[in-house]
Amino acid sequence: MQYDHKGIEGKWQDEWRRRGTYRVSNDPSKPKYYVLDMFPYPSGAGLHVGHPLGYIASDIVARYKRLCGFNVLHPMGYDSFGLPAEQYAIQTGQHPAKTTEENTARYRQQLDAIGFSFDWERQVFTSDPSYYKWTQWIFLQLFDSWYDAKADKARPISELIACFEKDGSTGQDTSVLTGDIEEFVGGFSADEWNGFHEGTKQLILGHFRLAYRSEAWVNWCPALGTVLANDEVKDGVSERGGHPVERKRMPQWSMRITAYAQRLLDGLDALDWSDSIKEAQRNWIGRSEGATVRFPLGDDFIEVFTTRPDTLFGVSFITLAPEHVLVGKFTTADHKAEVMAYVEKAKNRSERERQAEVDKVSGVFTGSYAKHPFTGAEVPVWVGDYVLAGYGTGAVMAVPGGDQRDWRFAKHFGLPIIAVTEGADVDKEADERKDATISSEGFLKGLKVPQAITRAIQELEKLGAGEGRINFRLRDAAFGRQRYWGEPIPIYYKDEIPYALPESELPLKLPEVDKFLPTEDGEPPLARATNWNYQGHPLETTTMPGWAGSSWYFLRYMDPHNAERFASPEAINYWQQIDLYLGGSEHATGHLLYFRFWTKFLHDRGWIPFDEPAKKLVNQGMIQGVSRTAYVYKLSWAMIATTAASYSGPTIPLNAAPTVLVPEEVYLAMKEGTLTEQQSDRLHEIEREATRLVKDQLPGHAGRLFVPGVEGGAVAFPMNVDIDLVDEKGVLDIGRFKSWRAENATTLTWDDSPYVCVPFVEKMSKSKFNVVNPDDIISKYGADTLRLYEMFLGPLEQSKPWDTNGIEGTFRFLRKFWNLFFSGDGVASTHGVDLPTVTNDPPTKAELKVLHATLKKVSEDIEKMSFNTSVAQFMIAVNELGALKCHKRDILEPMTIALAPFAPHIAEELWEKLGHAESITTAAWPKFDPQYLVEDNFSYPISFNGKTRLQLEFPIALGKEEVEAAVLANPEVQAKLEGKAPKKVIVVPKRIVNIVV
RNA sequence: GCCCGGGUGGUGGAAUGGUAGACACGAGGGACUUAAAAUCCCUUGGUCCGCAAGGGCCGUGUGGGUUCAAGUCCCACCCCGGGCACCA
Repeated sequence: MQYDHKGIEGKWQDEWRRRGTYRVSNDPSKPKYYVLDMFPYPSGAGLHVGHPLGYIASDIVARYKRLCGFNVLHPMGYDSFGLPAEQYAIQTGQHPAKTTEENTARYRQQLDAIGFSFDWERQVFTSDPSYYKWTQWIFLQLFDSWYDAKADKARPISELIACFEKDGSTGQDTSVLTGDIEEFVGGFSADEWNGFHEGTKQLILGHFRLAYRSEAWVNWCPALGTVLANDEVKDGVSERGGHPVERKRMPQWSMRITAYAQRLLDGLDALDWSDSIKEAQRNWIGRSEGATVRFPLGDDFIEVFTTRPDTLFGVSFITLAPEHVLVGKFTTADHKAEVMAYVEKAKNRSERERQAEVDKVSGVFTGSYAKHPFTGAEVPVWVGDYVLAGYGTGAVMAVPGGDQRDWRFAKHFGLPIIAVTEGADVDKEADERKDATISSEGFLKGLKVPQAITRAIQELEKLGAGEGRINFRLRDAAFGRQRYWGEPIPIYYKDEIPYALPESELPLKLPEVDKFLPTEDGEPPLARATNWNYQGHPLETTTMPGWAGSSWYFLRYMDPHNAERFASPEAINYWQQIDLYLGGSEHATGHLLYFRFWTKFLHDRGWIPFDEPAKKLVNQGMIQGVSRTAYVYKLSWAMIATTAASYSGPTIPLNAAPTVLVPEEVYLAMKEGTLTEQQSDRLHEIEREATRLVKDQLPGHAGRLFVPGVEGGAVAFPMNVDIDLVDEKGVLDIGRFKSWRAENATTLTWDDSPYVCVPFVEKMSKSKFNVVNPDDIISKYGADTLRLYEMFLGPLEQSKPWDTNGIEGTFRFLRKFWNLFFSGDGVASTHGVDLPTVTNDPPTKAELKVLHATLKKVSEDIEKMSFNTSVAQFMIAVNELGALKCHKRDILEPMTIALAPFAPHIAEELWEKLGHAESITTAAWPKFDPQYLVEDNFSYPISFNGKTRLQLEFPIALGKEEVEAAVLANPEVQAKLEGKAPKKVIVVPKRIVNIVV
């Protein structure tokens, strides 16, 4: 009987669905295990072979844990709000809900074909009102909360109001400086508070709420009509769509994640996450200790943050960010025009741009001088775009002697450079050493840096000119989006003051609009909706960002259909944290930080009993594509006579110009200008040939032709060719290449030999024509083979290129495994089932050893998530059992269970054929028994000075001395020693013998 | 510049400080077959000596070091990938 993957896989996928094999109940009688994959965004392109990598790994763990007796939650759903669907909607007029539904249907089909054990009854969509009702509800909880720095947790805003009513306020706690330049809220008494207008009260409360509206610097993208988060902007353009982005200050809903900065940092220590992710989060949070220093200027002052208050005596100027609120005030009349022009230019450049141009120093003097708090010296105030508005106070005290950026600025503008440390050569560069001794004049002179820092802070505090301060790089998260396809924010405005929509009004459903574009006057798309108001009060028109729905979805899976609560306390108490979370490392600082933030918040408010969402996190590596390059020469033979600019003769479009495929060495020679005479001759020959061809197509033209877009002196250029047009060896199918794209319709080759496209590894992407579709693999080899092969490719965490050629190995393995049950010699059948080969004979010692070695290795490897080595072990086992001609039930049955997590379909089929009525998923994981692995003898490698020379077998029971004696007595060893006495003999039992001579 | 990974055959990769290259692909040879497919067997890091059996030397990015023994540990450096960044 042949292994028929198609029949088996189709049968079991249907059967599992019919039986509800993967349905999970919240069963408190069993220990739980929660395995979660990161939420996929259902893109229109469907899955490629890289996507399921993590899902296969998590599915193996889920199935393994289930066999080990755990109640396993392994759900899947979709992060189905998002910009691509909206952009597609704008282009085509189709409702994003429709395309999203189509895309998720396609994803589902592809996922089902791989045979995952997801409980689809728990599937969630972030765009489903029954889901986003609770996203909105959480938003309202955030709006209704403030962060109590003393208790170090979020509390209901009503408790803050009670404090104000009773004791008033002394203003904001300033011991921690967050990334945003927040407006200072002064203190007030209880009487004053009670006398405030409603509007004033709400305004003040807004400074404390965890979800709040304020003026904030945002990345405004005019083309999308929306604001983007920092991590959604790449290289000054929107990550999705590639539109330009500019910095703009506008009213914006924000999340006070900065309140959690320290806890987000501290929490990392206890998490079993990869070091690189933890490190990325630490860098993102960016805690630094230092001091704020106030430099008086007239009746005001400039506050700076510095990590090096020890260098205060080296301050020779102050630089403000162009966006700094005080720039206008401190600029003197005679400098106004120049400063304003500079500010205008600088602040409209993206942050990325400003940071990228390290060499270009720019800045302008304001005309003002601040007073040095220690020396009283006049310190000039400059504006420079190397200072960022969003970090610290948006102003720096410049110490060119101790900071390279300040040094460069000082050099450029001829400002004084004061040496601050002993041994510094400030003519060459700043001295940034943190173990130096301070040398600048003043009371810090002679102190080491750390002592000087402490002393400087003491002096600042004594003078009231500053204080020790902790600064975080982390900024509050922009939460509003000027777009349609997201959760509406449940806020309405009464007299311009935001109020929470009552819970009973949730979900606030996304309204229908005529167009998915911003309105003519720049309002978000929701402003197009009719009756977009609550009891006559206008509703908020921005929507939530992508990360809102994905910040709490792991909780919804626990109780996905609950209409009364986001999830019941029983379900939450049972499932608790995610035991294993799998996903790509690109989410290191976006999703994973917000996800932790919301979890901590929900914990603070008593909704959930834990404050970290995922105990263990594993990042799967990327599966890269292997692209194929052809070197294409588009003829511009006009170049011979003329240049592009001066040519005025007939032209043909680039698309119509013949394509010449040149071999790599010719391409390189063209590029280097090292064409041999032969190659040159051949090139001219082809050019003549191509000219003839084109002239036939364009009758009436005489002489040379010019192809616009191809400059004179053109060389060939590399071009990605669809990997479908190329065979395993890289040979291009010229016929199909010609019909692949119109511009290649006329293609000439260098010679008659097959044209080989050079392979190279890069990201797998539709645009690079290197996508391998899992559906194709499955139809040829089956899902079980695909699953095994993806795991076999290499360590899960590492990136590796996909090479379909290697898949034969895992396919052969499955066939060999199958053939252990069906070798076809017609041996007695068991249980009357169609299993001609399987016998009930008692297994031999050798067979038991193979089985238990495999069980041991595979169990350990799954725990370590080392799946490539477990697949290798299965292959070894099958090869050995094949050699032993083992067809025994007592061996094959446990082997089948062990294989089931990796290749569930074939395992299920064989399990059934072995006579079991229940699914193999209900079996018990076979425990390995060390007694079968005990060896009597060990073959010792005998090495001389560490180099292995021969093998000698001794009983394991033999002691060190006995082994040594036996080794030295051996004639071969004696021969090697040539009569000399060894200096030393090292015997490591069951390992090695090393003879030092 | 900083932080995190990683450099091992033609390829993907394996290796608690203890026989480097498991397993698989590819390649070469053979068996079966009219043939092909499928399957099975053998060889396969480099190099040198030998008719052969067999043996020598080199070999895990580079250079040092620790050790009886180093892919693995330490120091310095080079290269590749990813992340962060005029972060005060």
